[in-house]
Amino acid sequence: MSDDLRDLPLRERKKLRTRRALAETALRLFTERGYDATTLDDLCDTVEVSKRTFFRNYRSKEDVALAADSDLWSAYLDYVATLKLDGPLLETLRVALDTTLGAMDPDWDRRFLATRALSEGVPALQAHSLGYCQETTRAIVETVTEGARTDVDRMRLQLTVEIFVAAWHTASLQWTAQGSQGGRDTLMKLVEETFAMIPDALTCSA
Amino acid sequence: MSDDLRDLPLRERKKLRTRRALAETALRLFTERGYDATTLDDLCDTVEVSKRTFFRNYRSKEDVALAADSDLWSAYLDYVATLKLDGPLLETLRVALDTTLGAMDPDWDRRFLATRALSEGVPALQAHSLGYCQETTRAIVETVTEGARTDVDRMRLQLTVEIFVAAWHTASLQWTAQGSQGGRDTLMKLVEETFAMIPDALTCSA
DNA sequence: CCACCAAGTGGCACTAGCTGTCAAAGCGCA
DNA sequence: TGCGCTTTGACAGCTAGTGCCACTTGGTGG
Repeated sequence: MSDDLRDLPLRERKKLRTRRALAETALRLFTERGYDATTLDDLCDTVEVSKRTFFRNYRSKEDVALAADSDLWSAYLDYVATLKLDGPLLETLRVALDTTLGAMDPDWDRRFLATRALSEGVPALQAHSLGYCQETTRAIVETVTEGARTDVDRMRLQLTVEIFVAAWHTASLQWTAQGSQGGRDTLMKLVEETFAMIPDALTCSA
Repeated sequence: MSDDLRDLPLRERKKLRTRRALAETALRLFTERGYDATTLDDLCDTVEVSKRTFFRNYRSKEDVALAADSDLWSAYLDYVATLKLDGPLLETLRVALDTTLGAMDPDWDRRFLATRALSEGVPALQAHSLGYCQETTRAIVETVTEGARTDVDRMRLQLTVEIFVAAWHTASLQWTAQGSQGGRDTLMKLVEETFAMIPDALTCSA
């Protein structure tokens, strides 16, 4: 995750620097001027690269705005792929999320926070962000259901992963609603609390 | 929902006919030729309206493809708004979904089925569809949480609604994976089964 | 040190989704 | 029939995103 190191070929270093400059500047411009009001031409002018180069680094305008999201989920997926996955699944997934959150780059907090605030107000970003989750969900289900024999098994596993995502959504939404105070530690605490709240949520009344 | 009637002013009738022709033709063209391969110009040529008129009826290309989704959720939201919501929330939401599904237009099955199949293969549609769900979620939470006093209450309600959505996703995905055989009845049965499966999903192992 | 190869970049032209504007056409009503 | 309001079409314009090709630059072997 934090491969900041300079023991890469010069070319790769340069490319990585461009990638980061794009994500960083995009987040700044989008926050300052608004997402829709900022064109990719603006961004490319600021970073001093061609639009063509932008699209070699990110698939879309939404993509660069949600780079922090993408970082989290790809790290999570990598980590989950290394696990045994033999105990209670929901608990395993929760612990894995905790571990991944704890292992993210120190700078990741700030980027993720800004990203959440942004996508809160831009429907296109929200939808795209949900798309990431969905993709991750699908990937997790795929790695997990290899041993599942029946459709019922597959459905239950799918449902478990979906509930995991539901808890994550709730926690991160609450975090954003609180102004993201306390940073990552608060987020991790909220995640834990939310998972603990699940049994209650099944039976609670309005 | 099924306001097919001809006791509307002539103008409204014409407009409604255009709306339906657009949605219907879009679904057909997208299915036959592929979503990306079909341009809005193609669609507008076929329906014989200007592109400007298209955008007066639908907000985007994704919008017209997901008209059936939109129909379901707006009907659901309308119905939920009429309820008391004093019993166990998750169960209430489930029953409301059952009622709404049962009350949809007879033709809705076919359109929804085609829509699901489409969005299965087009990431942009999937993301947009998730966006609808999210919007609906937000609306439900808003109507429900008016009486909630504490943040914990709000979080629990949010979580309940998110779990509702999780179950719906699982059920409809399974329905699509089965080729949507049996139509709406099968879908409704799957929804019921999925909700019954929730307690199991919390503790199951991989 | 130079020459060569491949990776990466920039510039250009082009498609397609989407919006603002305004004049023309069509419906509703007296 | 004629007036007013709503809806439509045509056009111009903006921005996201892609294909193409020439050019630069880092890596590598002679």
